Amino acid sequence: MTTSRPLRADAARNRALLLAAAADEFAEHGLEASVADIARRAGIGKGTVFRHFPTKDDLIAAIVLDRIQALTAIGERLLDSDDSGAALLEFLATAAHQRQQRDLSFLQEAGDTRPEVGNARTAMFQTIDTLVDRARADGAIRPDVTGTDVILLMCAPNYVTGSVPDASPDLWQRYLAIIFDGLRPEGAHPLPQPPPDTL
Amino acid sequence: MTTSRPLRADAARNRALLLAAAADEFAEHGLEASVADIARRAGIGKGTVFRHFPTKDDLIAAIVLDRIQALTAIGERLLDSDDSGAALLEFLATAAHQRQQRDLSFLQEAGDTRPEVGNARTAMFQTIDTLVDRARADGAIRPDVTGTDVILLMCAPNYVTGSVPDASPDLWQRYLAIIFDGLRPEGAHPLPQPPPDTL
DNA sequence: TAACAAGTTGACCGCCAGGTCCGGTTATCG
DNA sequence: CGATAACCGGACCTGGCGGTCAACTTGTTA
Repeated sequence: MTTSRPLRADAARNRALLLAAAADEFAEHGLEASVADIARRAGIGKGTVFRHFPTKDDLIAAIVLDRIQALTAIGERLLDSDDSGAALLEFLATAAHQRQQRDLSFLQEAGDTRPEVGNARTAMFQTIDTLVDRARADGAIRPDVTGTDVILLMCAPNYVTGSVPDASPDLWQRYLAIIFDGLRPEGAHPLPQPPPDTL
Repeated sequence: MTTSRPLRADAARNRALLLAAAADEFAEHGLEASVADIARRAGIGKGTVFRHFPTKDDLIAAIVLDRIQALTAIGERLLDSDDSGAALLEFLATAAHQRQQRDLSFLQEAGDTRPEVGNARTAMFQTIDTLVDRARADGAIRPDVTGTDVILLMCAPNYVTGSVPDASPDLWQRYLAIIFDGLRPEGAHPLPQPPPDTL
C-alpha cells in the first residue's frame, strides 16, 4: 500500500468525476458502456481515463472494489444487530438498492483475475456467511439454506426488475420480499438439490 | 403467412444445422456469440447465415420465437392438469430447464421490435396469467402475487445459477424450489410494493 | 515568478464483429 | 441430360471499440 506522491488537485477532481460518471454509465448501460461515453459524461478526454486506469477492466475493478467494500462494511455493522433475521434482510435490501438500474452483477463476473477484488470478494462472502449462520441459528431462516445460497440469490431482485421498462425504483423490494419469504422456515418444502460447494 | 416456394433440399438442411448450432452457441456464450463462430460450428459459410437471416437479430428472433412457442404449448397443455399448483411449478421447471446454461433471457430483451415475437410473447404471457390465476384460485400460491410476478421471476433460477463455475446442471432446481416456496401461501408476509402493470 | 514535472487531450492505430457481394456450385425440372 | 435459378462461401468492407502517443497545458514548488 505505497501511497507514492499525492495526486495533483485537478487530477484528483478529474478522477472523482471519472469514477462518478463511470458508475452512472455502467448503471445505465451495463459493463459494455464505452470508455468514450464515460469520458464524455465526465467532461474529460478519453486519454485521461487511461491515465488513471490503464485498462477498462481496471476502471471496472475500482468501482466493483468500492461497492464490495461498502457492502462488506454494512454487513459487518449489521452483525451487531439484535434481530439476526432482520439484519440479513436489511443487508440484502442494501445490496439490491446499492447497484441501481441495470445489472452490474459485481459478485462473480467482473474484475476477476485481480487479486484485490478477489480478496475483497472473499471477505464479503465470509461476512455474509456469518450473517446467514446467525439467522439460521436463530431460526429466522430455514435450516437447509447456506450462505452460498444467499450470495447467489442476492442479485436476483435487481435482475428480475431490470427488464421492466417503467418500473418504480423500489420495485425490487417486492421481489426481495418474495424471495426472502422463500428463505423463511415456515412452510419450507425440502430442496431437491444440494447447494454448490465452490464459487 | 405466405410460404412462397419450398426450400431447396440442401438449403433446408443447412438451415436446420444453422439453427441448432446457433442455439448451442448462444446457450454456451450468450447472445454475444459471433456469427462466424456459429457458422463454423454449423459447418457452413458465414454468407449462408446471412442468406437465411438478413441480420443477427433475425437469427436470434427465430430461436427466441421457437422457444416462446414451445413454452406456450407446454403451458397450454398444463392447463388441463388437475393440480394447478403442481402445473405451475412444472411450467416454471420446464422454462428454467429449456434454456440451459447461460442467460438467453428471451422474455423481454431479445427480438423486440419484431412484431411476431411480440405477439408470441403476449400469447405466452396470457397463458402464464391463466396458469397463475388457477393456482391462486386453488390456494396453491399466495393471493397477492400476479402473473406478471411469475413472469419476472421465472428467469431467476437460471440467472442465479449461471455464475457458478462448476455447477451441477440441475442446480437451478434448488433455487426454483426456494423461490416457489416464496410464492406459497403458507408463511407469506405482506409485500411492500405493488406489482408492475406494464411489461 | 520561473521552470519543471504532472496532467490533459484528441488524433491515431489495430482489432474484431456484423454485414455485403460476386464467382463458383448444385439441386431441380423439363 | 442440360439449362437454369437457387444456393453456397469466403474475401472484403465498415464502424465502433479499447488502447497509444506526442504535443500542449497547468498545478506546484523553490
